[in-house]
Amino acid sequence: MSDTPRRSAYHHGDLREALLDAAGAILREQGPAALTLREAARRVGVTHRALYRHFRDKEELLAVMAAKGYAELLEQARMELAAEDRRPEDRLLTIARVYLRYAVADPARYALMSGARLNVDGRFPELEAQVTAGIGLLNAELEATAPGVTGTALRDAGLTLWAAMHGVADQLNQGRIRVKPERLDGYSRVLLAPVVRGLAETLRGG
Amino acid sequence: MSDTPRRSAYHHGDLREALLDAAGAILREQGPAALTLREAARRVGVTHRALYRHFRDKEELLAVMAAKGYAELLEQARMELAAEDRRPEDRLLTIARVYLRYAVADPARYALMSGARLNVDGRFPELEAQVTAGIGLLNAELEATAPGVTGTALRDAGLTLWAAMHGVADQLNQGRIRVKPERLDGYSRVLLAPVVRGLAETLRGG
DNA sequence: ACCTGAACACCGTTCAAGT
DNA sequence: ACCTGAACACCGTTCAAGT
Repeated sequence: MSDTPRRSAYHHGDLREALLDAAGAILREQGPAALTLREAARRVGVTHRALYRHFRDKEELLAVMAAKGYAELLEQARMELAAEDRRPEDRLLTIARVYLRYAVADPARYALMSGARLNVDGRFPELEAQVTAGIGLLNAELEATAPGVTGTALRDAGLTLWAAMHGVADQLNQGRIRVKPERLDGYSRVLLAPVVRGLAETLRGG
Repeated sequence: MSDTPRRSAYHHGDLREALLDAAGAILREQGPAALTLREAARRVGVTHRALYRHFRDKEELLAVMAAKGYAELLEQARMELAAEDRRPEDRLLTIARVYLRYAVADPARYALMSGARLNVDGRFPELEAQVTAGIGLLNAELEATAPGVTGTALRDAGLTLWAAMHGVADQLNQGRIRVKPERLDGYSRVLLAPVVRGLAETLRGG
């Protein structure tokens, strides 16, 4: 009932987390244009200046959010892959399913993660590390479709598959592909199975 | 030598074009963050308020720029397709080559075109019309790879191919794929040929 | 018809200070 | 150590006016 901001809650080092949560909520609820440092600070009941104690500038806040997003996405992919254990092609489509669900669940967050490079000049190595881990996961699963492929061919195939997943994600989030949530998984499969097929055949030396 | 803005030049209805050119130059030279209405007005030597005579707001300026971009891209694709006349699969890869060259030539412009949906609520039908024309071109060429395919299967394949091209474009522009300009065409082909292959095979009912 | 000037409500960021 | 207040240089947009 009180409308005084509860400042005392953030004296134990959790202001940083509170700010990240608030920023994430703004992004989800109101979109990227509404995500300002001042609004995030307002939400946790703190002066906008307090933020600079925990983040160097706005870009650093965004980079940390993006890195957390990639970590979450990777964890979900690993869990799904551990739960299922099928043909290599199906495992790739499992990754695609997790990826697209994640992208659609929070479009603005996905746009932040995949958008204009935040890591210019290697400023945020922890963000780049998450992306690299994601590429690694994808390539490992790709290799299983064609054991023994060379490094370059594998990397190229990984880039293509990632590009296709990203492209479909963007089309979904821009409303150019319209799918009911319960049909998303099936439709992802329809769109991406031909890509997986073409890649696997090419890798196996067609 | 004079430092007075030449106002008199824009009394014949070309201020609108001058503003679009200036905005495009800012985007190309300094990136999206630098593209403000005030800066565009400064470049053509006019008060920032003059802009509102020609564009309703910033979003409309951006939408017009994006629509012009799509028109240009489409024209280039049509010219290249007219010049070459080969197997259907190669014609699709020609589209991909034109698309990626265009995206890489001006990354910020491409980001504007492919980025957050400007056409919310059908506000800019001319922009949507360009996109639709692009999809039409792609689908027409796709159909040639598998004559007689049904509408849905064709549309899905078109979405997948477009998604893959867009994804590769983003990876290139974010520096995750590093290619020398003279190698871009060849590398586009390496990345996208497997996709075209998988799509063609799937369309032909594999 | 087309452009300008002054003002408003916002930003991110810096400086100097409070506890 | 952590947060605040006041200020600066920017935005996009609106209102009322100039020619």
